[in-house]
Amino acid sequence: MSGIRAQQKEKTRRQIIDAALNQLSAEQGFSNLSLREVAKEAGLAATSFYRHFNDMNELGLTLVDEAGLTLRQLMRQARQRIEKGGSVIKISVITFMEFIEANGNVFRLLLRERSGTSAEFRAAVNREIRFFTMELCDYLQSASNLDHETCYLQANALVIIVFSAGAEALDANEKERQEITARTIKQLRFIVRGAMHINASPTI
Amino acid sequence: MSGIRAQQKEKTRRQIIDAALNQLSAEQGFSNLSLREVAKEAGLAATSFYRHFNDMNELGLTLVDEAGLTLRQLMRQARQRIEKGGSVIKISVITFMEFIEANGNVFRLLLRERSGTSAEFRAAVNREIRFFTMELCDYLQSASNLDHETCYLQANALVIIVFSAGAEALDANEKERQEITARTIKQLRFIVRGAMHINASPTI
DNA sequence: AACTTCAGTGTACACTTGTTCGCTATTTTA
DNA sequence: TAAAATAGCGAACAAGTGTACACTGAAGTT
Repeated sequence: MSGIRAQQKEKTRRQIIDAALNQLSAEQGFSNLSLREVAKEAGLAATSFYRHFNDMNELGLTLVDEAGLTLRQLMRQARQRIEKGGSVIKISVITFMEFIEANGNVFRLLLRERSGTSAEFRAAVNREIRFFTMELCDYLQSASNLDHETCYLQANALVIIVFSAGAEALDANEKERQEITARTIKQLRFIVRGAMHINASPTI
Repeated sequence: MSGIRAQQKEKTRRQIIDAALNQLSAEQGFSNLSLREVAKEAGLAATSFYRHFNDMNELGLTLVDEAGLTLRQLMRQARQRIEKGGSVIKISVITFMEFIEANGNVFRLLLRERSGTSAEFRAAVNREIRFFTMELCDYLQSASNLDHETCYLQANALVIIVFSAGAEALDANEKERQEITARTIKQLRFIVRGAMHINASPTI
């Protein structure tokens, strides 16, 4: 039942996905991707594409899913490092920056499609980011004695700042990247400290 | 010397710009804009476009400039309101949200091209956002006794959070928009409070 | 062994894209 | 008033797009 046929199909499906990811770059976003070009790089005739995806749209959503998966791997890796001790914020940011460096195109995809022209894509990306935020929220709630809402707002703000730093890091060289990292760590500390002191003098 | 000819040329140039802005939407970004379509909406033959812009690229950069201009108007408006008294953060966020509602397409342009496929566009958008941040930084520095770096990091973080909220608001209805506004105000307060307390216990 | 399923192929079609090239009509300049 | 400059036009072109269709050969089924 393994099916030599199903096996082969899965394989070329991956080839399509990989070809697409490979053609994403700083200069080329998903919307500029051409079915023909992707098929060609996957070693397929253009028309064979349809045996695997109904649509470029469908491929795109698959890519977003892949990206979300990679994002969750990132979180796991960060958690492992954190357990070994050290500044949580620092470790998290550094891990994230490593992710950007290794998976630039994947991150670019998320970043772009979050504000892209397809409502479906936007929703898909936001879903992935929400997962990311929720996990962080849970962590914050277990590590502090703040209420849920405060933790969520905090987690949300932290994620936004880190993603934005990641976006900037995409265009940066090694030295600039280190500056961004240092800057971001400080900014995250603002948020963490601010969330702790939130009960004092509410009228700013 | 006024030149009936130069006058007319300026007029149709504006028509092109307006047509382009008008064709931007949630579903259509600048990169999907077609020279022919823009020219048609401006009431021109496709080829006449070249009398005003060398390129779609050139038009795009002009649009980004326009957007930056609108952004600066927004700041002025917010400052005026703040002078009349009230919570600075609250007024700023509300003003920004009104801007989003009135200039959705302009904001979308900035948002998208910030992570778009053209390095030139990305740079142009980041320049506009940097202006925005610097102005806020100056304000913070004059209104507090924090050092320059802290003020800049704070301003930068505030802008990122507000822009991100704006992005979310683009897809939201009235009720959701109010929730986003309330949430954002709280998050900005985290940052402001955190920047004030930054000297205490640096190892988080 | 005969029959069915289906991943992959190549051709073809209808469209849209940006851009070039002469041309006209009108304003500007000399 | 004659000459030069130029905004706008329509036709045409080459290139690229997604997709429909009929076909082939190998894998799966009975």
